[in-house]
Amino acid sequence: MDQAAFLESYDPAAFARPSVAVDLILMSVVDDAPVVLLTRRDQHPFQGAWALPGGFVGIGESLDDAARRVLAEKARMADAWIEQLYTFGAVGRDPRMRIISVAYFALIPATAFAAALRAAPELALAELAIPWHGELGGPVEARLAEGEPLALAFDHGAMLGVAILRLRGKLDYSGIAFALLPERFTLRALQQVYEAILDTRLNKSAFRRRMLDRGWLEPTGERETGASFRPAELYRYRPPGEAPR
Amino acid sequence: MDQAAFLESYDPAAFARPSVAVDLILMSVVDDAPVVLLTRRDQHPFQGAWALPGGFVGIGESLDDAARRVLAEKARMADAWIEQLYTFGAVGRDPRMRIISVAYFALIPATAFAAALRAAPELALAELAIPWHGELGGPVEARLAEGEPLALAFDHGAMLGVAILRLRGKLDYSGIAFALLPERFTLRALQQVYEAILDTRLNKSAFRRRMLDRGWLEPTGERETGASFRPAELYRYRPPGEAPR
DNA sequence: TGACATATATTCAATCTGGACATAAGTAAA
DNA sequence: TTTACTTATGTCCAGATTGAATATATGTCA
Repeated sequence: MDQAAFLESYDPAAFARPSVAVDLILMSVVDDAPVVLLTRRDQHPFQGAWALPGGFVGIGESLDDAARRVLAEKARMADAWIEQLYTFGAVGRDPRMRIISVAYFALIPATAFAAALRAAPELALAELAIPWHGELGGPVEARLAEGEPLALAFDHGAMLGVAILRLRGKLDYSGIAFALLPERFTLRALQQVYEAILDTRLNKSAFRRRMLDRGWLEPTGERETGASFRPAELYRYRPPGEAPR
Repeated sequence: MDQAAFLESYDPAAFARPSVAVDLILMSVVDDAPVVLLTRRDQHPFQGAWALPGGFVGIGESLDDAARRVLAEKARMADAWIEQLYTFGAVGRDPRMRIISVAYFALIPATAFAAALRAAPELALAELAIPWHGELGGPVEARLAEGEPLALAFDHGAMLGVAILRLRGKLDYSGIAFALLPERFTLRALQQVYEAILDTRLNKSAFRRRMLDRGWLEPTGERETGASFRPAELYRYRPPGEAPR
């Protein structure tokens, strides 16, 4: 029997199957720092530790649908920029049983993030501390308001690391930064998102030049209010393909 | 019962679970074109169509281990640059049952690729035709030696698209190109790999300058043989962190 | 020995980037 | 009302990077 025939006759129902879950990295940038929403576990394993919100994937539900369902159930949010990150499948990652988890991130503007935090009291905001630079990679720590690092359940620290890596990698050539900003924003706010995610300071005039030359930004003609200094122009994101007005 | 408590009491064993598989994109660059290895299906569904080699993930086997096992079983190869790509989980992607598939790619130098092709007669070499430019994305076609596009089984055309996208995205800032070259290679060979993957012509002097300035290449002092023109220096890849001799 | 093809080095102009500077336009304090 | 302060916005320039042309080097082959 050759391999193709073997594969055909192989009945996966006869073998034990892993469970499949999705875990959601609900991420935003608040006060110049990347933040995520976590829940505290009140049962073993990892009792008392902090975990990403997640859920099992239904047998008739796609992975993307499962991620959106968790977003709606856990963060009470109808929509967000959602993107599949990576699938974690080490054998012992959950001590109870074999669970393969597909990590997604959901990028949320700071205003919507605060609303989710009010609507879902079991969620806590944690600031991320990234102990490496650039695209080196590795696990990431989370802390509540400048306190000690939180204990993270399962491999969720590694999931956060992959999320930061992906974010840094895609930041400059995709529209990902705009998913973290309100519909209208200043160039300063955009630069602050870049600096929070990359954890570096950027040259101001080179940044504006590059952003404006790129052609993704449409000036609205309006200006910010409330600042005690010269108010800046508000811009809107126009994705690459869309025609100018 | 709050959500955390619900999650704890939820018994996934009581619910139907999907099967989990890995599919392998065995990729190389041969004669200035990206190529993959495919198998012809002799059973329904997609009888007669071409599929990526794959296999189910064992209950006690990590995803990476499953990918390496498929590499050994299907391509008879002990090692290769292996990287997880994306997880495909649409409900109807396999008409027989719910199968979630984790796609991996394995990058293989052209010489080892030819050896795998000889050792595994059920595999066929297919050239990729990418009907989009840059990082636009979308499905990709495969063809045998300049013929008509092959019918691809399941969502394997989309998997190939994701592989090309990832390859293009990581090409210039990671050492991924060197996984497609033998241990010693000329700058011309390196540029040909770049041009095949990106599907563009690159400026020759700018390319050499950039590659040499990067500091990843170590001249071996040897030169290529067999060319009917001035032989070029052979270089070796020295990954970023490693000290110079 | 000379034609040929590519390697390698050098040079120059165009473009991009980092950074300094000047002026503009708000609020808040004097 | 005036002045101090802070950030926005536009201009300019020097240094770095990139694209492209050119000259010379070095192998094979007719």
